[in-house]
Amino acid sequence: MAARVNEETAMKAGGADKRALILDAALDLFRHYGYRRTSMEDIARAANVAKGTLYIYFKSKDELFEALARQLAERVEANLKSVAERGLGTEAKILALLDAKLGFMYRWILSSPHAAELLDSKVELSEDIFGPVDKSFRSSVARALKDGVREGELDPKSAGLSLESATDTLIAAAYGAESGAVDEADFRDRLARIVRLSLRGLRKSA
Amino acid sequence: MAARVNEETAMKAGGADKRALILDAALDLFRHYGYRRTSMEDIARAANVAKGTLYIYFKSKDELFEALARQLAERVEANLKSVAERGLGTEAKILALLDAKLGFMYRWILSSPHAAELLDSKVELSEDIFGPVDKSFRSSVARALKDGVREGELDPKSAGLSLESATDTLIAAAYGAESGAVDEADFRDRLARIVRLSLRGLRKSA
Amino acid sequence: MAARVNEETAMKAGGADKRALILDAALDLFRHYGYRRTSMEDIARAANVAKGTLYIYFKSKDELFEALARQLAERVEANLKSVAERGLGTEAKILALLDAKLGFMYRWILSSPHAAELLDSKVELSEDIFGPVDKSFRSSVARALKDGVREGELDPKSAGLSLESATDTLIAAAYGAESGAVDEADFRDRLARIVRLSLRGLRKSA
Amino acid sequence: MAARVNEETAMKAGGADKRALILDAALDLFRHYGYRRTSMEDIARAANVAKGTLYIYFKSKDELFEALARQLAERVEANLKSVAERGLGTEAKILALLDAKLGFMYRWILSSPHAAELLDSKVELSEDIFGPVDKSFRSSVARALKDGVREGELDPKSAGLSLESATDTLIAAAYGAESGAVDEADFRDRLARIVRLSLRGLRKSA
DNA sequence: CATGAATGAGACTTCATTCAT
DNA sequence: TATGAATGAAGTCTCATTCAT
Repeated sequence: MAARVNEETAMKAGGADKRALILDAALDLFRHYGYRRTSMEDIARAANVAKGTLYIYFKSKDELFEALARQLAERVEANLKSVAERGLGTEAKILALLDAKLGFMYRWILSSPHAAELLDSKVELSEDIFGPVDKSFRSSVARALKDGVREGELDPKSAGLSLESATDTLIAAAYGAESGAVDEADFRDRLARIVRLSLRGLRKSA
Repeated sequence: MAARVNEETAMKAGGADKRALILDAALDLFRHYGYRRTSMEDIARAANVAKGTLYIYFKSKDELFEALARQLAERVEANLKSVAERGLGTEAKILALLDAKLGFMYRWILSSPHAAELLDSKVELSEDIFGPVDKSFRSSVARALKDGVREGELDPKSAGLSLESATDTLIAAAYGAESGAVDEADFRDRLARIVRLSLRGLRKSA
Repeated sequence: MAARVNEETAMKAGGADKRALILDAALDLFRHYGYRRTSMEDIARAANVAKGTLYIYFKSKDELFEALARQLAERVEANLKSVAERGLGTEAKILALLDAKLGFMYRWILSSPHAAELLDSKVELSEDIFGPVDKSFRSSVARALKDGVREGELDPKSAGLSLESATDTLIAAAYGAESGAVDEADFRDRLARIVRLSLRGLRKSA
Repeated sequence: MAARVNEETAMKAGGADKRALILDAALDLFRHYGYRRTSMEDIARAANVAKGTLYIYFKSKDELFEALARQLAERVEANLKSVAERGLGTEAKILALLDAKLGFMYRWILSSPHAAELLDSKVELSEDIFGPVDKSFRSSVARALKDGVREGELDPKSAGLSLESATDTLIAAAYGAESGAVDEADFRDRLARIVRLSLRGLRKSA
């Protein structure tokens, strides 16, 4: 009976958005085993569908991956917008922006033992998909820094950096938070410390 | 007879360190095409040996890669030692240490379009090989920071960080220099700016 | 209700002879792309029906092809009958008979770049379906030759052939008209020349 | 013992010209089952090699087929040359030329139940490979007819045909010999009769 | 040691056919 | 009847690894 209900639930879910089911299964496997070591057969099995079914929803393995990347990019974009809308102080806003992008990616991809390969798999592809997100991300951070300067809190010049340069340096440093993080909490700690240190470096000198 | 001499010459030139020849060819190909897209056939051709010969020097493709990693680790280790021996000021020494590790890796691996995959290929493996190097690298940086504190130049406490924590944060931030670097010069610029900014953040507050 | 009416209209228009629609679409695709390169999906799309619908009218792809062949055979049979009924001279009648069979097939199949594969697809099948047609075709040609002999126009004996043998030889030679024809006009020219030459060869020697 | 010898023989043969072994096996299978119904696995099994071995000698299934076609074309070309060198009378020479091309192809390909598909498989390809052969074949036949005219034996004009046209018609008619032939002897009979009839049609009228 | 032909598991993809709706 | 999502067998091709010479 319960089984019957479950079956029906599965059926309803499977019929409607089997696509999402496949993407979930694929992300999971890609994260655990990497792109190339995950076969379409594996994905099909994990998603409880036949191999051929994958090709109804995605033209090829590459396109499946692309769809995954696109999904990720969309969520990051949404996160960034939501952060921008909240009224936050300079450091808090910058931290939130960095977390909106890096933290999200960390949770989805980077925490995987095969993150590197995933990101590497299709560099050109990633450029297309993540390029726009990166652009809007960078301009959000730049705006936040500018606000900090306007409010007299920050002064890149005294550190010998232009606003542009300061933005890039801050973002670059933040990327480092992923380097040796063991879990998400660790990642957040690292990110927070890097931001604190960097912003401290950007403060007006006495 | 003449043939015999030629053979011996060949042996001395290529036979003795054919291993090195193979490693060179492999690194080159891995950097250009990635681990999985480089076949043993490719490596053999590039090293001017037969496919079977590769298996005389390396038990498998994975072991060949491991040997490459080990070679890299040894050179980084040597670099670090040489930096420690030079008498440098705090910021200069820290920058030199970071460059000794990150810069060297950048030149060898990260500048490749397939860096990610290379590093990913064998994470566990990397742990074994790069773990010791990382440890000595970290302690070198920590010592340099400690020196800076002793000389009154730096004060992690005023940034709310312990010496340990400051070391980790600095290193993490430095890793970010690789994130979007387009070439080695760009990488060095990024690294220098990150270090400057971070050390500025670690200065004694007025 | 209105929907109901529409449905019925659709049924009258497409439902009644959806079978014919499918056959038309299939022949078109087979001619252009060949049997194996035409998928059931392609046929369904071209016929504006769902894939499953094909299997309501035809048990399998092979049976669909068989139905096509049967249709073709019926039309050839009809053509032959109509030629026999017309009162034509020997050469004209023979040419008309050959055109009724070969010309018709040329227009339908052989002019396709994938004729060979189509004819090959089911040789055994073709035997069943085209066997009777071939038989009646051959006897029509034989009768025409016989008439020519009776009228003193032809004399297979002087060419060293029996009537039977002459019939077979003539038909075989005519088949050659298809060999390198580039279009229907070319085919007809070839056929006419072959017939003229062959009948000339069957004339009474002086 | 005998087995042992056979094995060694096989080994010697296999090492030297496994390529030929594969081609033989492939031709055999293609003739019996057609191009598309013959899998690379089938060919490998028939040639007693592993699947991968096929790809050492041929880049793809298509290239394997192309090699087969090329081999065939070469042999036909050689046959034509050998016929031209023999001093034969008009009819005998023409028959020999037609047999050198059509007969040879018949033995190799056309006698197969899947001849049509084989020839169809790669029409463009065949054009490249058989085009030159066809050209030299046609010019040989044309020359033979011309000789017949010079010797006063033939007179295409009286049949309303130019030499060119007569050549094409003769060749086309000859192609028809393949149409319903059941075996090689039958094919030769048909060809002989078609040639006799056609040449009779080209004779000088009294 | 060196060679390179041979192997065969395994990857991606297609498509005729089925079946619940 | 009609639909079209789902199936899964089968096909082509790659490549790390072995082994007889």
